Amino acid sequence: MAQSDTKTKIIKTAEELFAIAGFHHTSLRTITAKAGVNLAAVNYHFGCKEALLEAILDRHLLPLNESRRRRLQAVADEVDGSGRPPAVEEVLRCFTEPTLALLHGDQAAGYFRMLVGRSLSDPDQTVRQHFLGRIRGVLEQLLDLLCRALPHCPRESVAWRLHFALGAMSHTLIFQEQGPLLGGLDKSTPLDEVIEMLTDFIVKGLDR
Amino acid sequence: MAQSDTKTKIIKTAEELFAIAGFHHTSLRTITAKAGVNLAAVNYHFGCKEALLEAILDRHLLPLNESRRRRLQAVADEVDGSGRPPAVEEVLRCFTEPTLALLHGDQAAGYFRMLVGRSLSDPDQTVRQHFLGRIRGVLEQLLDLLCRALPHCPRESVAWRLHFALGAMSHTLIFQEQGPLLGGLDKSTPLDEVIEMLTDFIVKGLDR
DNA sequence: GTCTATATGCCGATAGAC
DNA sequence: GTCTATCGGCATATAGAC
Repeated sequence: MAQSDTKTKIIKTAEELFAIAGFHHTSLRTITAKAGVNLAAVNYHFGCKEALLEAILDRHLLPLNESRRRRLQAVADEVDGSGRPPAVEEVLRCFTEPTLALLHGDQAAGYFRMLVGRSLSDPDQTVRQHFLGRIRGVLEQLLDLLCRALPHCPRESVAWRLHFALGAMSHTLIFQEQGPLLGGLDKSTPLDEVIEMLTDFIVKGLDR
Repeated sequence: MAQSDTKTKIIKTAEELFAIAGFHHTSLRTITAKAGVNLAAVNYHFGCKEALLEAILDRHLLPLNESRRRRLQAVADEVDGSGRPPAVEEVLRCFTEPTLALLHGDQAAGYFRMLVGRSLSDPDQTVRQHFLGRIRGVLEQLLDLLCRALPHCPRESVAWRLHFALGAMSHTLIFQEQGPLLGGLDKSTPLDEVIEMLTDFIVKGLDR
């Protein structure tokens, strides 16, 4: 199919460029040139630049969030049954591990992970909204379950800690495929190990 | 002085707009219109848009980093004298508390703090470089001292934890004067309290 | 020093031939 | 479905009058 081929090439190329340089800093001309398709093809297949971003976000974020939602629900059900609060780490992994699964599923998923980190802190509100609108539900679900893991801790405090944790995650995703900030950092550390260290860091911060 | 007045108005206005909407998403036309000065004044006083950003960064970052550097050095000297490793929290506060002092010194400093957070994760590499080039030295100094506070922990691990911590800080600064991500978050929480919670979160993550 | 007017270029989006 | 050509807009930067 010639249509799907062009459409896919545009999506994959845009995913990479948006992730590296950001949405506004990447022009349709750059995307189509690199993808080897015609400039007008973007508007033909997607309507406008913003709709292209939405298509990219949907492609991975919908299944990712569905997976997160299922795992969070499973833990919630378990808690309802046993009456015992879950461990913070168990709850957190419901959210983070599906991202890791994404790593092994698709070769180019690294760019998407960068894009996720970027979207969360994008200077443009519109870009943030497109992303947040697709993830807010899961975040609330995560917060609810974290509160049950920390029953002695006021919801307000848990929310702030989760806020800090999201910052650490976002930052890590952004700089994973890119130059590190600090001299001592080994860029070649496998993502699995980085996420283990990150999880450890966050669990310690969330707990107690 | 008519010159300084115009120059200052441009800097203050640009600081606010860059912080809220990002460097590339803010045009010189928007800045000069809001500042009530002529469009050409920017190029007259600063040369180009990028030099304006550098002037803004320098204005607060130079004294801020000097203050951080002095405090870090004081702790390092103390450790050299006593031979006892410093506490992680003590080291961290050398870095964060000068930012807090900045809060009380200047009315419009809130925008600068947002800009700091934004600069660290800006999609454009040039913007990041301008910022990182001004802070890299202090970060290395901070990392060195953290390693002395965690003598049993390999430098590589400390560096990663500091990396995560910077993400949490950056994220917090960005969203402080802006809508929060989570429903449960109270936007009106005073910055002092937020920073205390953030410090607590980070110290727990860095420690052990 | 400050203004108006403009040079020059890239952007997203579209019209219309094939 | 894919192309070329182009529109209209906004960007940075500057030239030159006052």
